Amino acid sequence: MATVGSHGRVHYDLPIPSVRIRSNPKNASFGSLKPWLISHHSKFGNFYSELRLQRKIPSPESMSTLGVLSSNQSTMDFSMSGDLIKDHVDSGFPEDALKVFVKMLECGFPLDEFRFFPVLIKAFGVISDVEKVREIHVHLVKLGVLDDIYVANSLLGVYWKCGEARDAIQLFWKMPKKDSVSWNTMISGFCRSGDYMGSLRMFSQMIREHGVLPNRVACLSALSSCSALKSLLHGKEIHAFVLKSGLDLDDDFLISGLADMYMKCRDVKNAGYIFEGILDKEAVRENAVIWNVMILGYVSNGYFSQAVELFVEMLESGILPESSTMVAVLVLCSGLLDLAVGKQIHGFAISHGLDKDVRVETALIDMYFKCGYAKAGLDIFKTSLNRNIVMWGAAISNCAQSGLPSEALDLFHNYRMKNGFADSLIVLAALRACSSLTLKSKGLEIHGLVVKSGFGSDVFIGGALVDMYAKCRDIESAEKVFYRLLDRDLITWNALISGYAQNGCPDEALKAIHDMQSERITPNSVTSACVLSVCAHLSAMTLCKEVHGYLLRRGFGSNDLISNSLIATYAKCGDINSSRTIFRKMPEKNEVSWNSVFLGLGMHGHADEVFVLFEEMEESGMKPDHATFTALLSACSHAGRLEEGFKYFRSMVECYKLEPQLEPYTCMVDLLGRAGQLKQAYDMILAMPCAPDDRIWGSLLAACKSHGDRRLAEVVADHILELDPTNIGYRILLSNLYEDYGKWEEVNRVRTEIKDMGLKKSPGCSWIEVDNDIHTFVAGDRSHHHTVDIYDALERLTLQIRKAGYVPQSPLVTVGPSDVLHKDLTSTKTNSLLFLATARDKDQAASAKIMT
DNA sequence: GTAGGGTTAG
Repeated sequence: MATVGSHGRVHYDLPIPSVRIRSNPKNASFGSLKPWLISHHSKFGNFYSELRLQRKIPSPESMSTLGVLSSNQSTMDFSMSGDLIKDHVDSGFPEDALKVFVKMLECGFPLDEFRFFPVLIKAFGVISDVEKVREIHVHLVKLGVLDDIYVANSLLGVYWKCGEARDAIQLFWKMPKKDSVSWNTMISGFCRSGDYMGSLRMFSQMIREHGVLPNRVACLSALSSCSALKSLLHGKEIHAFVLKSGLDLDDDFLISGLADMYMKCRDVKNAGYIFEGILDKEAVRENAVIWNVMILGYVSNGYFSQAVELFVEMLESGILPESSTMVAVLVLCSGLLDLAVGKQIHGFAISHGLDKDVRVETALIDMYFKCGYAKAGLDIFKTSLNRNIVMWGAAISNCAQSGLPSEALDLFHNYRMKNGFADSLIVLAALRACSSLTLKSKGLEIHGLVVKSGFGSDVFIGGALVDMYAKCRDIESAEKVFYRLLDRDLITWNALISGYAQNGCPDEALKAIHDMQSERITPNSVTSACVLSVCAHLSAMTLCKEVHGYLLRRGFGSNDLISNSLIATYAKCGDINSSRTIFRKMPEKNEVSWNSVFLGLGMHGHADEVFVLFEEMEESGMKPDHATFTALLSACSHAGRLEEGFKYFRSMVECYKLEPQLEPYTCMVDLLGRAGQLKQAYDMILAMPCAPDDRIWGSLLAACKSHGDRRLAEVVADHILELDPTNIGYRILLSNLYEDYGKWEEVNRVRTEIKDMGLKKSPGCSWIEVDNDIHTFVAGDRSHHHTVDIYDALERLTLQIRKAGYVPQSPLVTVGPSDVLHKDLTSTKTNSLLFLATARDKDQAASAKIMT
C-alpha cells in the first residue's frame, strides 16, 4: 500500500511475496530476495520519486488508473503486469518497470515464472547503475535463475551497457551454456567499448574453438570492428564468409555494413562493387542508408565528384534524403569550399524539414565557416535550440581558424560558464586562439585547465601549448612543455622549431631539427619552411641552397609554402634574382607569394619594380591584404619614396577599406622621418588609432638623430623609455645623439642611468658566410686574418656611399635595413667580401655598428 | 520471455 510521506515522497509498505520457482525447485525460496527488497525498497522509493519529479515520469498513482495496479485489487492479471514491465522498459521508463515489479511483489504474486526477468534486468542496464546490477546478479545466483540462458544473456548485455567489461567477461566464461546470442553480445560488447581487436578475437574464437557459425548479427558487429581498425584484411575475410555461408545477400544491413567497411578501409573500388550489386534490387536500393554510406564514403576518401554524382542520382531515383544524407553532402561542400552549393543544400534541408537536426546544424555551421561565410555559421549557432558539446566545438574551433580568435575565446568563456567541462577539442581551439592573439595570460589559464582535465598527454594539446608559448615569445616555457611531453610527433617538433626560428634562436632551431631526425622523424614542408626562415635570419646562403636542393629532390618544388619561404629567404640572403625567379615560376601565386616578393624587392631597393608588380597583382584579381600594404610601404620606406607611400596608404584605407594597424604606420613614420618631416611623423604617431610600440618610437628616434632634432628626440626618448625602461639600445642611441651635440653632461647622465640600472650591452655582432665558413665580427674586432683588407673595403664603401649622395654620420657604418649599403656591397667587386650582416636582435639593430 | 545490427556533425 502506497502512502505519501511528509516530504511528498512515496513510501511503501513492505511486501510479503509468496514465490515459487518453477524451474529450479531446489532454490525455491524467495526468502533471499526479501532482505534485499527490505533494504532497497525505501531507497528505490526515494530514488524513483526523485527521478519522477525531475523527469515528470508517470507516478504509480497514475499507473493505477490503468486498472493494472490498483492497490486494493487483491488479484491482478499476472501476464498484464509482465507486459507493463516490458512496456515501461521499451518506452524508456525503466524506473517504472522496477516499480511495477516491486508492486507485484507487494501484491503477493507467485513468481513461478521468470518470463519478465530479462526485461527487468534490462531496466537496470538502462539506468546504468552498476552497483544495483551487481546486487541483482547476486540474487539471480541465489534464486538459481542464472542457469536460464535468457536471464544470463540479459545480464551479460547489461554489464556491457554499463561499461563493465570485466564483469561481462567473467560472467561469460562462467556461463555453463553459451548460445549465439551470448557470443554476439560479447563481440558487439568489445566493439562498443572500443576494444576492436578483442571483438575480432571473440569472433574467431567462437568459430574455431567453439564451432559456432556466425550469423548476420555477428558479422555486422565484426564488420564494425574491422571498419574501426581500418583492417581491410579482416574485413575481406568476413565478406568472404558472408558469401560462402549463404547469408542473405539482399540483407540491406549486411550490404551497408560491407560498403561502410570498404569505405572506412579506403577501398573505394570494392565499396563501389558492393553498391553496384544492389542497383537492380529494388528493395535494397530504396533504402537511403546505403546511399548515405556511399556518399559519405566518397567524401571522406576525397572522391568529391563521385559523391556529387551519387547524390544527384539518389535524388533522381526518388529516394528521400535523410539527415545523414544532408550531413554527408554538407561535409562535401566544406571539402569543395563551394558556398553556392552549400547554400542550396541548406535550402533543401529547410524545405525537407531536416535543418533542425543537431548534426545537420553542426555540419551547416562547419560548411559556412569553411566556405568563408563565418557570419552565417555563427547565426546558425546562435539561433540553434539544441547546442551540444560538438556544436560548441564546431563554433569555437572554426572561429579560432577563421581569423576570429577573440570570438573563439568569448564563446569558450560562455561555454565554460554554462557547462564547466570542456573536451580536448574545445581546449585545443581556445589555445590556438590564444596563440593568434599572443595572449599569454589567457594561455596560462588554459594550460592550468589542461593539467586539471588530464589533457596533458594529448599530442595535439601539447603541440598547441608549445606553439602558444612560442608565439607569446616565451620560448623557455615552450621548451619546458615540449620536453615534458611523453609523445612527440612531427607537429610538436615543428611547433618547437618554428618557435626557435621566430624567437631569434637559429642555433637552437637547427639543433632541434637534428634531434628530431635522430628520433627518426622525417621533416616535412613546414619543418623546411622553418629551416629556411632560420637561413634568412642567419643570412646563411649556403644552407639555404642546400635546403633548396634537398626540397627539390624530395619533390617539394611546387609546394606553395616552400616557394613562398624560398622567395623570402633568397631575398634576405641577398640573392634577389633567385627570389624573383622562384616567384615568376610559381604556377599559382597566393597572397603570401606576392607579399613576399614585394618585401624582398623592397628590401633590395627595387621600389619601381614593386609598383609595377602591384598593378599586376591587382589585375590578376588577387586582393591585397594588410601584409601587402605593409610590404608596399616598406618598399617605399627603403627607397625613400614618400609620395608613393602616401598614395598606397590612402588607397589602403579608401579603396580596400583596410584599417591600417601598427606596421603600416611604422613604415609611414619611417618614411616621413627619413624625409626629415619629423613633426608630421610625430603627429601621425599621436593620431593613429592603435597604441604605439617601442619600435615605431625607435624609428622616429633614429630619424631625430640623423636629422639632428635633439628636442624632439628627448620627447620621443621619454615615450620609449616609458614603454620599455630596460631597453639599452635606445638609451645608447640617445647617448650617441647627445654626443653628436657635445652635450657631455647629458651623455654622462644617460650612461650613469644605464650603469645604475645594471643594464649591460651585449656587443654588436656581425657575421658573413664565405665559402661555407662563417666569419664573425664584434665591435672593434681586429682579430680576423684579413683585417687590413676588410678595413680597406670599408673605407672604399664609405667613399662610395658619400659619392651616391648619402652622408654617413660618422666613420661608422650602422647595420640596419639600409638597402643603399646593401646594393653597393653586392655590386662592389670585392669578391671575398659579401657583406650581408644581420643584427641578432632589435637592441643590436638600434645600435650595432660594424667594426669601430 | 533473452541478445545482437547499418550511415551522420566539431
